[in-house]
Amino acid sequence: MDPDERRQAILVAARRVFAAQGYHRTGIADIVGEVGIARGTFYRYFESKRSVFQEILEEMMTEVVSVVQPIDVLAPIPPQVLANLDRLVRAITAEDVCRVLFGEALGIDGEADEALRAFYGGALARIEAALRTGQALGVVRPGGVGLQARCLLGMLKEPVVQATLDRQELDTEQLVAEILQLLRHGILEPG
Amino acid sequence: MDPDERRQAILVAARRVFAAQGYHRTGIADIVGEVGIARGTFYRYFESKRSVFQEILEEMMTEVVSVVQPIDVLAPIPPQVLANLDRLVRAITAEDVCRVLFGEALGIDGEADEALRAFYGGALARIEAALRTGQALGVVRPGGVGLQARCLLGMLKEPVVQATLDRQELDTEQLVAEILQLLRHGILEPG
Amino acid sequence: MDPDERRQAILVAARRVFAAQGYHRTGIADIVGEVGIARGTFYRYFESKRSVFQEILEEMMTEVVSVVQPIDVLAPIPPQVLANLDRLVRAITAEDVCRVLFGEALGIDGEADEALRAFYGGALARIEAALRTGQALGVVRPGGVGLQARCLLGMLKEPVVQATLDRQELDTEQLVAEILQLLRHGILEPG
Amino acid sequence: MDPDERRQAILVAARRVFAAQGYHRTGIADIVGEVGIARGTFYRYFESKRSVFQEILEEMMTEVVSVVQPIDVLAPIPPQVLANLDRLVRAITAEDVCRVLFGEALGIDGEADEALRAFYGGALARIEAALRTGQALGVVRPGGVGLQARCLLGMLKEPVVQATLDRQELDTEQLVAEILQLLRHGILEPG
DNA sequence: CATGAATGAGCTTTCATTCAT
DNA sequence: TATGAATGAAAGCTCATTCAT
Repeated sequence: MDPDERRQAILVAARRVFAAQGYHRTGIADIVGEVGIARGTFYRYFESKRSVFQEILEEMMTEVVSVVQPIDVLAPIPPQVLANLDRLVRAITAEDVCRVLFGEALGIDGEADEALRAFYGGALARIEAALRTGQALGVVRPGGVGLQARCLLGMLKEPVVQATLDRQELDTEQLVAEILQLLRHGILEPG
Repeated sequence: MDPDERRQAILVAARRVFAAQGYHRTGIADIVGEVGIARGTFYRYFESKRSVFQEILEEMMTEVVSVVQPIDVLAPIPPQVLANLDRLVRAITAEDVCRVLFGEALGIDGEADEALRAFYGGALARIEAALRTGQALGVVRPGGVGLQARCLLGMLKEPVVQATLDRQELDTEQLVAEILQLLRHGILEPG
Repeated sequence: MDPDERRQAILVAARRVFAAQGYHRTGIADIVGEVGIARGTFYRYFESKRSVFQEILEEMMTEVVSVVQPIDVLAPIPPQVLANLDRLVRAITAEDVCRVLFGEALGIDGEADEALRAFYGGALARIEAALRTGQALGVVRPGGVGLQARCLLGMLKEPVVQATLDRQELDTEQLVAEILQLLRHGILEPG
Repeated sequence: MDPDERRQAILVAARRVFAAQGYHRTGIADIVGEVGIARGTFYRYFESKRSVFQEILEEMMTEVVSVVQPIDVLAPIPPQVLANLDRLVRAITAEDVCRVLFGEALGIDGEADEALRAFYGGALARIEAALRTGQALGVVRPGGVGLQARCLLGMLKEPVVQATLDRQELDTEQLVAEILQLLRHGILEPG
């Protein structure tokens, strides 16, 4: 079997078990059992349990980040934002992404925390930049973009996390609609 | 030393260590070292490592839940909501609460997961009820309260989580102000 | 409470629990719980768990040994032997004696083994002496008294041990009758 | 090293240590030290300390039971019985069998007790059956076979147990001869 | 390169004993 | 003297990692 394929197979299997059982409840035995290789073979492709996890983590981060397309300011903006939101929700709704990235990753160790920090840092920076651009264009209310971005991130993440926790299906379109509504008008009636 | 005090001391120490190192990287040795007692003493007060954690978890949940006061519909509502928001943010901003409740608790085992589910379930139910009341009173826009509640929860939680991750101070008042602003008007300018 | 009484109470309770649960499955907690005293009090009366057990062991040995009356060679011998046998069987049939002395004592440690060795040594020596006397009087067949004595001990002990193992009542008189029959005629028909 | 061999090696070593020190004073460390393997290796071959012991126990029971050959009623019976007795004594004279099976096994836990009960039950049932057959053939005196069997078992077991306790050699042939003598004529002179 | 048996540090938990009150 | 909370050595067991085949 081709080394790259095998490596990939391990990655896929590990991702599946990590998502299903969590990092700590997953043993190397579970992973190699899932791929159908021997324990030793695993260590020819990865340095440690920790390191496969790191790779999966980064893979997931990349997947999530990659769906966000830069806004073309010359084209109509709302549909672009909407499409980005939609892709983003779909990306993090993937069950394993949500469970691993949002549920398991934090607290493994300093390195994972750092990776997460970087991930969120990047994401927030992009949202903040977008908001600042929006403010410059007069389509976003003025205000501290830091908190705005974090709130926005929360609106996006939390419904997905909750759906995963409750093992319920999430209607992506409805969520995006709700978020947009919130962004446009808030929740409270004027007055 | 008074048994209740000692029990409390262990609880406090364990909470500190769990918050600092996470559940899995914390050994009984760390806890008893922190309190300054012998290993055996720990087991006079708690059945297991798992059970102290559960107790801390529930303690934290209670702390968080307890700060939310029921709304008196005969008194002016906005300041009451605002006060609740403010207390809530302060409660979850406590560093250990955030780290343990939002970071570590998920994935320990089925029981902890279940406790979390119940916690979030209760919180969401309360938010949903409040939203429904608001809708009946005409102060909240109509819409699916389920998603609204989850988004609201996210706006609240995420900035706190991010601040903890980045080890940055969070300006509670500013956050509450931002959330209110968001609830009232959204982020986007009309048109 | 009178110290001697208390000491006795502990001894009695310990004997009960040791018999019920065995040495290793019995904790100091069980003993003090049974007497209704505090853990520390136990250690004012006995040096260790081990030492109460030793004392109980020796108590039981003494009980068993004491029922055997020396044979008065001037009086008719058979009824004296029979009475001794009868008392002996009754003594070791006491449930706790059988369980502790024959079941638990062996293998605790060198000291207990030594005590048992001494006990059996004394018992066997007495049986051997009796057999030798019998041989001299022409009422016991000649032969190596060592093995004879051990076989005799076995005939006595084993039915009792088995009855205890099976939690069945043992008919003492019937056993004594059977042993006598065996001693007199064996089991096999002549020829 | 061949897995079966290694498993066997552990079994042998454990048997040695259990016989030498008893179940409770034996730690996994003693066993693995004796075999020259690491702690973890032990657990690749056995589930627990308890389970090796159980296996050894059953092994010993099988060893003992297996030496008894069914009597061929068409051939001369006495030599067959004698041969069985002889093999039986040799089997239980093995130092470790005697110490573990007769000394340590009782009182470990319910499962071991049950195994012992079954072992003795089976042995007694066979002896009783033999006695009944003997009675039918007129070579065994009539009487309750239950007690007869238990006494017989005791005659066999006790001399062996005592020899082990005293760390003395036992002359198997002499013991068998003595038992036969006892079975044939008893100990007492007629009259 | 693949294997999987072997490794051993490290974990949680128990319980006989001590000792301040 | 009685107490029972505190002690801590030691136990059984797990599992990520190594390495001879």
